[in-house]
Amino acid sequence: MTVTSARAPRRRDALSRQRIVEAAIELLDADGESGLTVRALTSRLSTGRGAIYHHVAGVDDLLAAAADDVIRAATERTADGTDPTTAIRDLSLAIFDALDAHPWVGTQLAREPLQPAVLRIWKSIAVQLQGLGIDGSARSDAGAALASYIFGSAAQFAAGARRSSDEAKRQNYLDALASAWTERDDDQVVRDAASHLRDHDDRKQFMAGIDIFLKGIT
Amino acid sequence: MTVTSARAPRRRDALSRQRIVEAAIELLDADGESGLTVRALTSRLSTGRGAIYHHVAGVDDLLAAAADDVIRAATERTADGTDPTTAIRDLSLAIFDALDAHPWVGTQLAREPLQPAVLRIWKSIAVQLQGLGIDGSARSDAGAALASYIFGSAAQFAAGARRSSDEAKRQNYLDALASAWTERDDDQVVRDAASHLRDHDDRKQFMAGIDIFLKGIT
DNA sequence: CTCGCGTTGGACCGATGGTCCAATCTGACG
DNA sequence: CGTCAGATTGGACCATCGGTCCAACGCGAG
Repeated sequence: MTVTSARAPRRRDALSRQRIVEAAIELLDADGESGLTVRALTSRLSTGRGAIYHHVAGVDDLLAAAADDVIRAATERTADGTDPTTAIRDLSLAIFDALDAHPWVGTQLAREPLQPAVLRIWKSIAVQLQGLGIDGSARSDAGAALASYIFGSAAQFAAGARRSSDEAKRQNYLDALASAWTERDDDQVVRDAASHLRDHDDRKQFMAGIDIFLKGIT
Repeated sequence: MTVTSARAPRRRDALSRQRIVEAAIELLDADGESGLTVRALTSRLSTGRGAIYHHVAGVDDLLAAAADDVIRAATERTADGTDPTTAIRDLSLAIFDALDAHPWVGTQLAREPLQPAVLRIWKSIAVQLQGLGIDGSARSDAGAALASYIFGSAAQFAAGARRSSDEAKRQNYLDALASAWTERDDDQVVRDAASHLRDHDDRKQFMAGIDIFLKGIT
């Protein structure tokens, strides 16, 4: 038997799925994936756990919804009217920047193909490929390839961005990565790759990949 | 105060990092990522938690080591002597098959660029690109692109393979995915993609992507 | 005014990863 | 052959997590 004395008064500003998703994004941006816990949410929204589960299926659902929010914002920015190739490059850049600002999205995208954020990216790409006159299974192959490339890059860059709040830390991270690699395998090829790692630019490299792809489908 | 009565006798067959990694792979293959818990390991190896932490830094370390084990086996199979293009295709296929057999590796690869398995893949690609006469930053761009594509595909296909122990389940999954997509966004482009989803072949699609990249590189 | 039902708060449960330390064994050395 | 220090092992312990459950609450329809 539990004696509940003086229960806290009911909140006046109604909870909603959207409010919860926004709070989740703030938590994720602040502390990364591990920062999103139902407990942290209850504290930030000053409510109880039941209230949250009433609006949201669980943590996985919430992560997917948060990622979708970010990706929606990124893909909506794309201007139409431009030619498909530039549109694809713009779209890719917009996604890259969104992932750079919210590193946890990268990891999340690579985890579950059923989620809305993935569909959103898929569709934006497919529309442009259609504009390029690519159809049938060629379109689905090209779309899948481009999407996979974006997801893979996302996950890799995310790990870097997570650690690079400022430029000095970023350099430290790249140096550590480079020496970890050469230390583990001191091959000429590895040393070569490591040396390029030190002064490489994620954004440029990402776009170089997009261009390779675009060249491959035309 | 703890009264320890009749402690279990010490094991005769020594524990080792390798033995633990092997047990971890078995657990992962059987129950997926969530199946790998320190407790499950202690039970399977009939030991205590301390013994495991003595050989292994933690669950993350173990996951990375397990993935490296699988990737090592896959990349070692690659025959040399063939021309770089076929070598890249062979290598990609070997990795794909390994991921198909151990779906959890796909998710793991997309999570952390410092891990040995990633370096291994990177290096195998870089060696072949060198053979193609690609050097300098072009090589690092191409290598990064190809590796990212592989990681992204890995994660996406992994989610499918996880659910497709047999062909019927696999079809169910694809159907569910297709209708989830069209239900959420009934656009012509989406319907089109969904229809190709139903009878698509992961392996073929993956190789189609590799070929697009190869074409873009040369 | 009242009363049903959509909300809400929080106690509770089982499980996890990691730490810690005492008990145990092994092999080197006297 | 004895002994003892260091490597190895077992498991109690802790904080924390996701998810379930239910009693209390109050808004709005009647």
